[in-house]
Formats: sequence, structure tokens, C-alpha cells
Amino acid sequence: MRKSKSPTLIEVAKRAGVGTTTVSRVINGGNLVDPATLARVRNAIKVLGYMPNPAARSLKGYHTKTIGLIIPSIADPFFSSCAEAAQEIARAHESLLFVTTTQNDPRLELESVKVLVSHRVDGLIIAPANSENTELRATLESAGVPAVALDRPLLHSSIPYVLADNFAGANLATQHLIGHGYRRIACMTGEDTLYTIRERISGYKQAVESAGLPVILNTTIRDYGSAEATLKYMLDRDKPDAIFTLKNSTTIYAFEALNRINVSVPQDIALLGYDDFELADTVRPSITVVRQPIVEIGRMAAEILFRELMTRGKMDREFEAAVPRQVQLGTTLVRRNSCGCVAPLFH
Amino acid sequence: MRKSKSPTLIEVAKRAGVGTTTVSRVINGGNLVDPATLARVRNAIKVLGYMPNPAARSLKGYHTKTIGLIIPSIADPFFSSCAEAAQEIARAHESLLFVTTTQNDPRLELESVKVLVSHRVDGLIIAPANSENTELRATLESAGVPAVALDRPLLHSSIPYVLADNFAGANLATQHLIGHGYRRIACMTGEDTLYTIRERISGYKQAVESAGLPVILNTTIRDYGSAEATLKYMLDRDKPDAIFTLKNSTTIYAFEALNRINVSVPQDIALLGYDDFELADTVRPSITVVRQPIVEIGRMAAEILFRELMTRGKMDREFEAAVPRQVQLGTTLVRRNSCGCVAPLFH
DNA sequence: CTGTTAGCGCTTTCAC
DNA sequence: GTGAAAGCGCTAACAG
Repeated sequence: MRKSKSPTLIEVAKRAGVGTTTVSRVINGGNLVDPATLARVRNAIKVLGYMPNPAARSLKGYHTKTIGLIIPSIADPFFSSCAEAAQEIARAHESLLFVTTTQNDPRLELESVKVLVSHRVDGLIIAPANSENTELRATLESAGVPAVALDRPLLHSSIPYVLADNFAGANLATQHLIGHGYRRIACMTGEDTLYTIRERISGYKQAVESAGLPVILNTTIRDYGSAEATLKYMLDRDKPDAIFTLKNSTTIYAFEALNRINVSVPQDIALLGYDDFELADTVRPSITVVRQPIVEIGRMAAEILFRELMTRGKMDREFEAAVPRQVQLGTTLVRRNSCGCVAPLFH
Repeated sequence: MRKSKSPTLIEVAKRAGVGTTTVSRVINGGNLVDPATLARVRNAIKVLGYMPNPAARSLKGYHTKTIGLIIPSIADPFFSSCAEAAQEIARAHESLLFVTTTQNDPRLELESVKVLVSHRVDGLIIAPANSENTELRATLESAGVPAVALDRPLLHSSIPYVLADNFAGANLATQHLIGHGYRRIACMTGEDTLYTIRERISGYKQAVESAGLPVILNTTIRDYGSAEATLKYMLDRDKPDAIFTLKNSTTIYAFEALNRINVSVPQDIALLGYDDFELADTVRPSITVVRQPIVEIGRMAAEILFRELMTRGKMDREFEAAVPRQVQLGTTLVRRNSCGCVAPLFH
């Protein structure tokens, strides 16, 4: 038990009375090996409880069977679901998943990339804090590690990405509100430096503007307090008849604040949020939201990465075109009560 | 860009005109090295963009600077928060975190342990699907990898654990309900094979029994449907005046079902749930819950692991007693409206 | 089919 | 202070 050095390939070879090559072949699929020898070696492996040392393998220039996932936070439901999906795919490819978080801080992000690269991960899945980050792009490219961007693209690079169509999602949602007859649709959010939020803002703007309606936008929501303050201010000055919140937490803050200041939804003001959440259907009124294909995003990002990994070197990019590289997934408008729609009786 | 081999220590040595020993010393803290040489080497490292190859290092018998986290699911808010906390601690110790999921399936769990061990992780944090799992215990012990159990202990083993006091949490919550004057307190949950759930059930039972009240227990809640059916059945037969739900999803299902079948909370029936969630405070009525110190659990588990890692070998278990090994953290009863308490006006 | 052997990049005695 | 050299466990020619 103490410092129990695990057995090495050489010991297995001795035990089985064969050379190291043979053992190596056995643990790598067992081709080109005499069935009898194969059985003998396999037995020795079992008896000794031998497990190949990945460090030695990767030293020989092999893959490490590990990939890295770099996300803002694991505690965020969106990214944890992505992570879960990615982990599933990784497992299917017998790979392990390193998870690191960035808090959307470019410094931590770059640092994560470097650490992961230095650990020789086979590939990287990353949700860039800043889609324009030149340094990140450069680091990734010079490292030569296959990478795919998640939720947010890494612009001006050849890195594949998988994301939701934020513009369309927000655009359609706004149009839905317009269809309800609302004329003064306010948009609230925080973190407007993020690619996704920006896209959603554009989608909102495009919709209201092309309908000849005013743009009422506030991007300063950080917490419950700022949400309530902003709401009061807006109610007073802009007199919105509908509110479109661009992110989960903002939706919740707004809902809570509306409740607190006795504004009834949707009678006084309609509410529509970006991103679904479990209780959106349970609270009263239930909240209409734009739902993103979260699991799909995580799954596809991982799949693209592994497909990339498998074609690397193999057919020297000949069939590269066969692998989708820029994926933009659609969103769904889940109609519930808060926008003024009558909800179905059951789910 | 193609197969851009990263620079090696030898190249750094040549570039700096020194031997490999010196470079090695520099990247390991730079002690015993002449300041001038040190600067020269550091410069060469910077120029070349050199990063030590962890594979080569770990081949020399060193640690791998990686730890593994084995949890039922990353998408579960409880475990994702633990994971986030653990990842933070890992980062502080310059280690990377492998995350794998088990779905509470002992087979997947064992497999995860094996894979992680074969990857030579320095340590393991694990939430055992089954606290009695002999095979898991044996594997962990024979592998000789330091491990710490999270949220659920691994019984009959010397493996440290960090968990919440589920018995006390449920016990106090039930007593709170009793204090409100409820006499027929029903307890609902699913997954009653889990250690945590069992403890909570015991806590509930102990409280009602010692108050001379009936045990009304249903452990078959799997989804909204079963929650609603069970509720109707109970309402009809057991006529409970309060409901204590032992896990997050059950709480939500019960709340939703109660709503749907027009039972008002807390007037007709009180509701109290185990585990807090963001909207528990926002829904009407707001839901009284037992809150667990989630982040603390993840953080402490990781800290214990690293402390273990650091003392290993060093002082040959002399001061081992200084490291806490069995940690049971307290829970908090968050009083809101659903139990009959009057909620404070603001948070 | 199978054994021998030369490293992969790094740490670490052991000399100088 | 610093360098030379011996491996750590494994794979991949290259012979047989």
C-alpha cells in the first residue's frame, strides 16, 4: 500500500516471457500477435494489475486522451449542462475532461489555455470571454491544439464554433411581443460585453426599429438592486408595456422586482426572458422564454472536436469539408403566461 | 503551425549556454543558481516560450498535478457548485481537475475511478453512489490514491469525508413544522437508496415519532407525474397538514402539483423543502427550505485532499492528526412563507 | 510473429 | 554553482 509502484510494461513482459514490443502491441489492440502469446500476455497483465502509464505514452508524442473545457463558470446552469454533455462525448471517446473556469476574465482564460496546452491536452473546447481576443486566438493557433468555440465564436480565426442563433432568438421574441400589440418594449440585461448578449441586443433592436418602435435599452443590471432601481426608473420615464430580459438572472430579478413593486404581469407589463429555467413554468404567471438547445451545443462542440482529432493527420485535411465547422443552432420560443399568451393547461 | 513541437528543456539549456541541471533548477524555483545565470535562463525560457512537459515530469515519479472529481452529474446544481469550488482550490494548488460523472451508477463510478487512477491523478474527490460499496472501497484503497468523499461518506473505510448533517437538518426542519402546530407531516422523496436521503428520512422519522406523530412517508417520487399522483393519494387518505420534501426536484414537483390541484400553501397545507434554490424566495408563497453549505462542502473536500497530498511522505504521517478528516457541516433553516412563517419584508 | 534498442523530456545523483 | 549522464515507462523502427 505504501508507495505501491504500479507494475510496468517490462514487468509484464518478463512475467509473460515475451519482449516489450509484444506487450506494447497487446495493450494497443493486440494485432499482429499470436493468439497464444496474446492470451499469455493478457493474463500477465491481469495478474499484475498492470495499467499503461499515460505519461510515458504521451512522452512518445502520443495523444493524452484528455481534452480541456474552458468555461466562465461550472456553477452556471447553462455551462454545467454543456459540460455534462461534453463529458459524455469525451467518455465515449475514452477521453478525460479537464474543466477550468474563467469568470469571463481574459487573463484567467489565457492562463487556462496555457496550462491545458502545457498539459498536452488533445483538444480544447472554449467559451471565449471576448470573441475579439487577439491574444487568445494567437495562443490557440500557435499552440496548434485543435479547439472549438462554444456558445461564443472566436472571430477572425479558423476555429470551429457551435452556438445558438442569438440574434434570431431575440429578434423573434421581440416580434412576438410586437405581435401581442406592445408598443414600448424595454430590453434589460447585464454583461453587454459578451458576444451573446450583443447579438441579442441587435436582434431586439432590429425588431423594434423595423416596426417603428422606440429602443428602450438598459444594460446595467448586475443584481436584484439594480434591476429594481432600473425598473422603477423605466416605469416612471419610459412607460414600457413589455420587458424583454436578455439573460436568466436578469429575468429572475425583473420578475421578482415586478412582483415586489406590485406591477402585475402580464396585465400591467408583459415579461419575456432569454433562456429557459426549470421554474419558469411553475411561477405565477409562468414566464415565456427563448429556449436554447443547451445540451446540443455542448454535445456538438465535443463531437466536432473529436471528429477533428480523428481526421488530424489521417487524410491530411482531404475530407475536412465533411466536418461541419460553423454551427449555429436554432432557439425555441416557449409561450407561457407572462407575455400575454394563454398557456396550455398542461405541459 | 504544423506539428509545432514545443521547445524542450535541452533547447533552453543550449540557448542559455548552460546545462540541463541548471535549467531544471530554474524552472523548479531557481534555488542554488547564480543570479546572473538565473536571469539568462529565464530569458531563454521566455524567448523560446518554453513550458515544462508534465508528462516527462510525472514519468520521473512525480505527481501529475491533476486530481479527479467523480460526481453523479455536472448538471445538478448541488454538484456543479461543489465542482466549481473544488476547481478553485485545485487552481490555487496549480492542479488541473478532471471531472467525470456517474449518474449514481456504481459501474460507471468504478470505471471512473479506474480510468482516473490509470491516468495517475494525484488524488480523488468522490461522491459515492453507494456508501456501502465494498468494491469501490477496495479499489480506492488498493490503488493507494488519496481520496476524500463528498456529500456522502464511504463507510468502513479510512477515507476522509465532508458532508452536511442531513439527519440534523431534516430533524430540525421537521421540528419546525411540529412547532407550527402541524400534526400530520408527510415526507416525500425519491432516490431513497442514497445515503443523504436515508439520513434525512431518519431525521424526519425521529422527529415525528418522538412527538408522537404518525410517519407518513412516500419515497417513490420520480417526476412531476408521480408527485401529483402521490399527493392526490395522500391528500385523500392521509390528510397531511404539512409536507416535507427531501430533495430539490421533489420540492419543485410538489409545489407545482399543489398549485395545479388548487391546494393553497400554507393555508391548506404547509410545505418545507430540503435544499435551497434561487427561486425559492421568489415564487408565491416563497418556500421555506433547509439550506446546505454547498460551496463549503466542495471547498473543504478539496482542501482536505490537498493537505493530505502535501503531508504525504513529508513527515511520514506524524502530524496527520492535524488534518481534519471527518467533517460534517451544519445546515440552516431558511424561514420563508410556505411553512406558515411570515417572511421578512426584504431579503 | 517477435525481440532489441534508441530515445521522448525531465529530474537527479555524482563529480567537478 | 554547474554539468554529464542515467534512467522514468513506453513506442517504433529495425532486425531476425
